[in-house]
Amino acid sequence: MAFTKIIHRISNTEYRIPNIEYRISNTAHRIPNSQHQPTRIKMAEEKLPTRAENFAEWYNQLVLKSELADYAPVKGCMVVRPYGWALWENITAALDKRFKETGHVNAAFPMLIPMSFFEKEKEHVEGFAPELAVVTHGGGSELEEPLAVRPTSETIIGHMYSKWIKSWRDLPVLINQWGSVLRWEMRTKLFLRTAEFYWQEGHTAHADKDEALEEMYRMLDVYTDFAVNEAALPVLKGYKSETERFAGAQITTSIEGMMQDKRALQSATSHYFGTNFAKAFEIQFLNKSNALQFAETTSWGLSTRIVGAIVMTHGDDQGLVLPPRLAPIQVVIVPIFKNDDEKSKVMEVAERVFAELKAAGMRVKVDDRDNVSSGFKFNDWEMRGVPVRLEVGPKDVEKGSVALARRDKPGREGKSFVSQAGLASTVSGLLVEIQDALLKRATDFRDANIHDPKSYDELKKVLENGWAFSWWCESKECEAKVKEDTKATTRNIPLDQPEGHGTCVVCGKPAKKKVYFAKAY
RNA sequence: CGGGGUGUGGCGCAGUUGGCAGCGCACCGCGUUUGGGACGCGGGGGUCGUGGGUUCAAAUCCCUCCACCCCGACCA
Repeated sequence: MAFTKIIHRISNTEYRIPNIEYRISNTAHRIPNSQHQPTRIKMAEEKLPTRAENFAEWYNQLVLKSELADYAPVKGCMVVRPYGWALWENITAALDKRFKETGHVNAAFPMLIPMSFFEKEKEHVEGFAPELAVVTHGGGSELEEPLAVRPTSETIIGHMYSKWIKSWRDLPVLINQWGSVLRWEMRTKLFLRTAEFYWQEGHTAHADKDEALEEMYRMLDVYTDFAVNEAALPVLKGYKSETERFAGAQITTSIEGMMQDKRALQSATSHYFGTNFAKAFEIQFLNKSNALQFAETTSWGLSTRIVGAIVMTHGDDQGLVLPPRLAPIQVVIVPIFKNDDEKSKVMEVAERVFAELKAAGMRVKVDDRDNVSSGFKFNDWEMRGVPVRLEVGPKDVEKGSVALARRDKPGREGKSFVSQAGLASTVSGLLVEIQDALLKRATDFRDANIHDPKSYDELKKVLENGWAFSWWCESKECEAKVKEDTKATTRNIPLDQPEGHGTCVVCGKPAKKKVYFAKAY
């Protein structure tokens, strides 16, 4: 990228900032006595490639055109745009509520970590060394000790916990942090893998193993509950294999989702560290018997990657399809008119409907742009995944009706005409229906694409276009062979296993556990 | 780091005997439009990735460097 081009890009960005007026109606459709301009939204142009044509390109263009995110001038970094951030805020709100309900508190730890901290836990340093970004200079001179930009915070938090934890009375410590981390990545993709990403990382310390394990499972359940009930993502929870485990963990659990291209996406993780980090950072306390003891620690995280999961699970060839519970805008009202006379009548109804839905707690927006046609607006809001579109035209004013279009069923099938009377309950009912329909559709798709191959040859065939749920002897050799032959990896081993045992689909030896194999992001 | 490719207005591109740098979209203004991606007229915007060379003359020919994209080894 030439220097002049960068300048252009930067200055263009600056130029457009005042023009981007993204607002959700929770803040109000019109703010009286404020000097804000009429709502202006950058238009989503052109059509997307279809998912069948080119899934990767469909995803890239969709994320850009729906204005979830844009590329930053630094390779591998993304800018989360207001619409994408509004979605993320709804995600964080739903999770944060659950964290608080399970007894956690939020705090903030520094972004810069002394390099020496990473060397204290052997596996941790081996796992993260290749992805570290390191600060070597500050204030114009070279630093005595280089500082790593955090790729995750186990080390710095371990250091602080050793200062804070002295007695069994100090435990448990249940802290969560919302922030971003940086991992140097070779190949990046918006939301799914960027150098810097936003996330939440919980770090807890406990007096004994059972309590720490309970915490790990509890948070995995929190993620599952969030994914299923808020994001409508039918995730599968289980244990990671030794090779797929977090660097430094004794047990790693995850939730895994199936995208529409049938690749797996790890959507959140929850780890049990035993006393690994406690020993590395000397997190010790006096127990009730006055004996010095190492604490048991856990960590668990969910990142902006979940936005990618939502896009790739629910999106269609028209654009995003957002689950109503997380959608920044749940209902968009499109007024339709030919002249000023019609406009005033239509707008009166539109504003009244807006107020009713808003009062009923829905996130609503009136699209009163007058420089684009209504047909354009339909496509535009479909691109952005708004669950319900409500059209108000002159005919509706006469008949006391509105047109309702549900995003999960494009075209005529999803469109109906309903009375203005009782509209708030009609629409809120429809939002619930859409939420349920998205979960059901994704669950059916997932179940239809998980297979149970009877032989290794069949396994290889199945993994070309789906997942396998197979008996596995848990050896690294068999896992590596599958990866070598098919590029698929073990995703996780379900917590709840079927009865009995079988034979490993790879080597034929006795196997106690069934595992999901899939190609993963 | 290996293999392949591309650099020309914001985006996508055209530009061969070397001779005034163009088109579509987007953007700005005015008017007509608006129930599934409207149209007309008028505008603004580019040291052709960088540095050098050849030439009366370079986006175009030669060399240097740089950046980005795609494919392989690491990863929430």
